[in-house]
Amino acid sequence: MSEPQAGGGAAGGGSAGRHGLAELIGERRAKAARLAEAGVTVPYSYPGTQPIAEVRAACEQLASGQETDEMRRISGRIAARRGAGRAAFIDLFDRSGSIQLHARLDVLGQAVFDQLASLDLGDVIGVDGALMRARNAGEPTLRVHRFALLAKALRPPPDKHAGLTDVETRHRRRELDLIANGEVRALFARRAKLLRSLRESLDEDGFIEVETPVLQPLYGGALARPFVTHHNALEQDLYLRIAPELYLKRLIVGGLERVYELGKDFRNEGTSTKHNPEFTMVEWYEANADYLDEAARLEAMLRSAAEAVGCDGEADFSARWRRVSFTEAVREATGIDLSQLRQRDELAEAVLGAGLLQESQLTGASWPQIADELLSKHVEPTLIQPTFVLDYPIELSPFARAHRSDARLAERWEAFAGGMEIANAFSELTDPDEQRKRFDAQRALAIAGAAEAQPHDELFLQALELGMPPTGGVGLGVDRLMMVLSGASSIREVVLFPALRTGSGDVGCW
RNA sequence: GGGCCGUUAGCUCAACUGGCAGAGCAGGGGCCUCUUAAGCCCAAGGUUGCAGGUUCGAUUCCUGCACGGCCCA
Repeated sequence: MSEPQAGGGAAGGGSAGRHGLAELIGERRAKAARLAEAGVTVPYSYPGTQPIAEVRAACEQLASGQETDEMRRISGRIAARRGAGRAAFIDLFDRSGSIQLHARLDVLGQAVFDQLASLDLGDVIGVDGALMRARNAGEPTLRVHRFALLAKALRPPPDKHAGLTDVETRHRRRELDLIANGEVRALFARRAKLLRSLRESLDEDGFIEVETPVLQPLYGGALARPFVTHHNALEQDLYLRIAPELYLKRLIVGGLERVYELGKDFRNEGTSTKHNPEFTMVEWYEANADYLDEAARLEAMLRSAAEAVGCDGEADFSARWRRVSFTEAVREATGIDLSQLRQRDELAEAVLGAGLLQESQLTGASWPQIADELLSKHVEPTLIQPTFVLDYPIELSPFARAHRSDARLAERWEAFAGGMEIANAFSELTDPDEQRKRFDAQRALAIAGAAEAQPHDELFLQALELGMPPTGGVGLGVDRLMMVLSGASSIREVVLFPALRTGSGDVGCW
């Protein structure tokens, strides 16, 4: 039994039956060897390159057919090649764009021309060349005078025209996706701009960026199941955080006044087009502010963010957001008046009678859970334009302060756009005695079998007992926001390496 | 967890009701000094996701499995 499976796996299996690919790789290795024999070696650095888009713009200043001796240096990957006897055209792209190269025998000499002509699609090269525009269509072009091999591609790139479309391969092998699909490169550049815009908004308003533990002895701050891991030296289990909330509030107690953290949270749940088990959140907490102050702040932040990165989706972040109460939102969408149906059973009966939820969705569900289910099933998908839904049932909000005018409600809003929840905020609960009661209530839920209940956090309670000023806090889902801004229909399109089940080892044949 | 759909050459896709598995691109050999999804000629490239079953014969029909997509829970 200890003997490894003979022959079955890695050694023979991967290449057997793939003679097509093996031949392609063989050809490329042979060409690499020929270049090496000719003295073409990969340099350790290649200084002085310019973004291709800039060089292209410089070419566009020229007249069609005009040639110059103005030299520029670029580097990039070969996307296409068109031979024409003793001349050739090569399309080269970098992150900024693409440009056509013109290789000519009379400029390069036979040896270098042959080397250039032997390059494959996918090879990375650097070029010193002169600005020009082609004669017939005026295509911006760099006339090659020298080139350097920066990387030989031993494997063929995806199809130059059709690209790479298989969703699974695109996500498992994101580097191929980035090589083949320029719009994917652009999307992740936009995502970087979004992160920068969010940080800038908070920095400008006096927030400081902090980092709190990802590995936590106790998880909290959200209703979710955690990932568990183990610290060997401490001989202790640790959790990957589901939210940084409780640590950030301790920093408010400590007097940092305005703090934010931008990073990953981890929730041990199923995946979907809207859920990745690790996701990027920005959370901020602000002393002496309430949830309405935070609504105004989010609205302004996302107006700036949408300006900075553009918005392809349907949502319009330049207009003032709609604000609607939880009760009113549910009444509009379903006709159910939560303020009249205060008993769990009468609500369940009304919901069932109207065919809004199925019986299986109601069994074991409390009044607030039914109300929440109505919101997520019947309201959330309709909220395409940015909307604040305010004043949630307090039972759903163990860290939110009770509403100043209705004790059954919490001062909490959730922000929706593109038919999804993108943010969640409270007037934070700062009263340690009340917080202790909320933990006790959560403990009762946990005993009753709720896997997502909040564990009791004594250190957090002791922090509150030191005195915490009124505080507004917000958590904003960056991946979801990026989906809305880019019009993406799946979170996997806006996460570079989304979580996928491990494949058999040769998925995608690459 | 359930339902539906998908998986064919390196990439993108065909293959009618079960009857020799094809094309474009890429790669190989030629021709071409303004092409741009370059063009023309020639040759090559396959364990049809995996494992079974039905059949004279399976890419096609059936069962199971793997992975993915969409919808539902």
